[in-house]
Amino acid sequence: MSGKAKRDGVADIKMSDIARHAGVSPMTVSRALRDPASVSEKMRRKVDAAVREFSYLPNRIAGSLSSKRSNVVGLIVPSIQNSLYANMIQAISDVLRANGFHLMIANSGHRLDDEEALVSALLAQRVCGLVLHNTTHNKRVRDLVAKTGVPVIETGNLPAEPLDMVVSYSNFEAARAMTAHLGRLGYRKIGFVTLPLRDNDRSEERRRGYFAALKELGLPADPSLVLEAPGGFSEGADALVRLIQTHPGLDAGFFAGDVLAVGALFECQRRGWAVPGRVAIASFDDLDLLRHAVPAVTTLRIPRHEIGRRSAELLVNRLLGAPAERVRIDVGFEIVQREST
Amino acid sequence: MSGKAKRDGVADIKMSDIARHAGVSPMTVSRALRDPASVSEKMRRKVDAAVREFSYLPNRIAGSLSSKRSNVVGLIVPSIQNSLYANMIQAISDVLRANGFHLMIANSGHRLDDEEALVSALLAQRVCGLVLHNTTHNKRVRDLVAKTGVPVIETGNLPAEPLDMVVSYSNFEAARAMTAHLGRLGYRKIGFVTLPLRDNDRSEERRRGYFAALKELGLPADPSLVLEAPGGFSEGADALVRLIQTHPGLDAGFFAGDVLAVGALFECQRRGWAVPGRVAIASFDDLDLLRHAVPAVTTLRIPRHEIGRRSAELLVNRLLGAPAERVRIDVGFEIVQREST
DNA sequence: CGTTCTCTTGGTATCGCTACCATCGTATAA
DNA sequence: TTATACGATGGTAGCGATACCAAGAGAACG
Repeated sequence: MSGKAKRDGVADIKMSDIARHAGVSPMTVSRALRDPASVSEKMRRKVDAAVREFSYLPNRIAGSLSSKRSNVVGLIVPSIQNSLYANMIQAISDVLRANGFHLMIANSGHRLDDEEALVSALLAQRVCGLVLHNTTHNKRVRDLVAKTGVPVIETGNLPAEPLDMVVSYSNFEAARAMTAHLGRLGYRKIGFVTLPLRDNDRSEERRRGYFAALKELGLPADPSLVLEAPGGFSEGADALVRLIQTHPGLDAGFFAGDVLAVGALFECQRRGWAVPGRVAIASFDDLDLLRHAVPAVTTLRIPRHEIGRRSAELLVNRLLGAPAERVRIDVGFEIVQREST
Repeated sequence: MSGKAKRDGVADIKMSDIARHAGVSPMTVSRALRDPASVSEKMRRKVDAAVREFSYLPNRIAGSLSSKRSNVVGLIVPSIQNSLYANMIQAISDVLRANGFHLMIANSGHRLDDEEALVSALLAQRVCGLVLHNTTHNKRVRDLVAKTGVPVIETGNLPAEPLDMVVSYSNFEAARAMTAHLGRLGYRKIGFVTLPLRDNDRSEERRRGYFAALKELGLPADPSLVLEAPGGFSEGADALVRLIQTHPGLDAGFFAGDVLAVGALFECQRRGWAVPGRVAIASFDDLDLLRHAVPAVTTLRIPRHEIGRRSAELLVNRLLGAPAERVRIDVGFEIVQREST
């Protein structure tokens, strides 16, 4: 653990030095810095002058220890390398920063044990709040969260038993709605391509939604119409080709994740399959790319940015004194019908 | 600043409690946790038992204050919402984590003053190292870095006067190489679309590279062939259309940034312009998307992941005791010739 | 058998800041 | 004018760990 990350004393000025040079007490410096209104104009000037003279940077580590208060929020996402999360992270980061908080980011790689290790590590750093893009957790994670009482936001799905606060949409409802939408448009043989289901309640929910819609549409639930694929362009392309080989009558493909749909679309362009003439393509998540592709791709708009913003806002409110109550925000979703279906 | 992020004493166990329950001294607990080999088997067992019994999480804030050592690295990127940075962040995060460090991320939005505020804030948090995706800085940033002596990695460009360590490629050389490549392929009227030049040495360098190559090719340097556009699909599309309107003879477009090329490619698909028949398209940065688009897009492969990895490795080595020497790593780039040119 | 050395263990003094309470001066009320 | 209150300042004691040094227990040595 940890290295010899020594920040040696080069010009290591502390508050008492500033106090001495300003001719005031350390407490006055502390106050002048944290709550300027609480000291007199005269004192403030003296302190400010000394602070500037030495470019003094208060040591927040010491501050946090002393006040038992931290201004760092921990965030765990399954993968940083994904523009969906990036949208959310940006929003979180912006809100936190506007309120004087910082963000510590880690990625779990979709592994629950890694999530546990990261939660422990972040709690050891005494983060003042956590955002988890995941709603199924280890027992130890649940225990730690309960025991420490850190405010937590869960995101990415609407769990039955949240740890604390939740901001998300329903993967089940979203997938069901899109499948139903395809049915309404007249498609009858709808393939479903999902991200890996293992340890991923979100994928699982989406698949359930797909089947639920088929049932409502009175269409047969054929498991061979469902393919599991890691995210990626090639994987989407492969999946579509395989589906069409096994089901020549396939008239639509619903790609529930990560650029799979675009991969499939490109494959159609390469093979000269008309979209939606030969096969319709629908996607999940409103990547910019989908709107600009030719043809533009029908998709589900998930308000990722809003999820991030509201998560951070809830957290900040709680940290600023709002009562600790379980909050469950469903930000919903929206079907965006475009040219590909 | 900072909120009432009080982590109240709920089950707040400290090292001395563990020590008491284990029947050893606090120092022994500390040692057993940080360097198990330094205590006897018997002690280690007692400590481990007590630690597990109470699910004790050492307080790293206190540890950092006491040891004057931190295990958090700060990272400032222009924007989190960009898969290029995401690749790098992922790599940094992985390397750091493998070595017991954590990552604090902030985004400057390409504003130097924001960068300054963030550097100050991160240094106040006493990060043990900094990674800046930017090579032009405020005076205050330069002063702070010099004064505190934090190890710093700069990335995104190869500056003439680095703050400390640099891991990057040359934007100038990359843009020049691609322009020369287009010339070699026989294109004679090459448009250049760049990201905003303001406060962005990277864009500036790329433009210089473009002009340098034109000169070498013996082609006229026509400023009206250069367009500035914020990143984005539509912006790329617009830029191409404008270029072709003003220069009907345009035979190639070099899009030096962020999905601009793909936007242009889609526009060609919409308008039925053959690529590269009517106009060739070249891009900067090897997004996955470019490889899978139809036609696949010629581009510059910048090893973003490697940049992140090596940055983090350099930082970790330094933190683990490597001598503080200026390092300048040019990771290079590669031209990837595909169907679009 | 005493001495020296090594290996473990423990005590104590910080680390740099903030909470809390005491103090002092002055404004307000009586 | 004296009593009361309030706002501004300062002193002191931690926050929870680690650094550093001292001390005790064996092992190895002559």
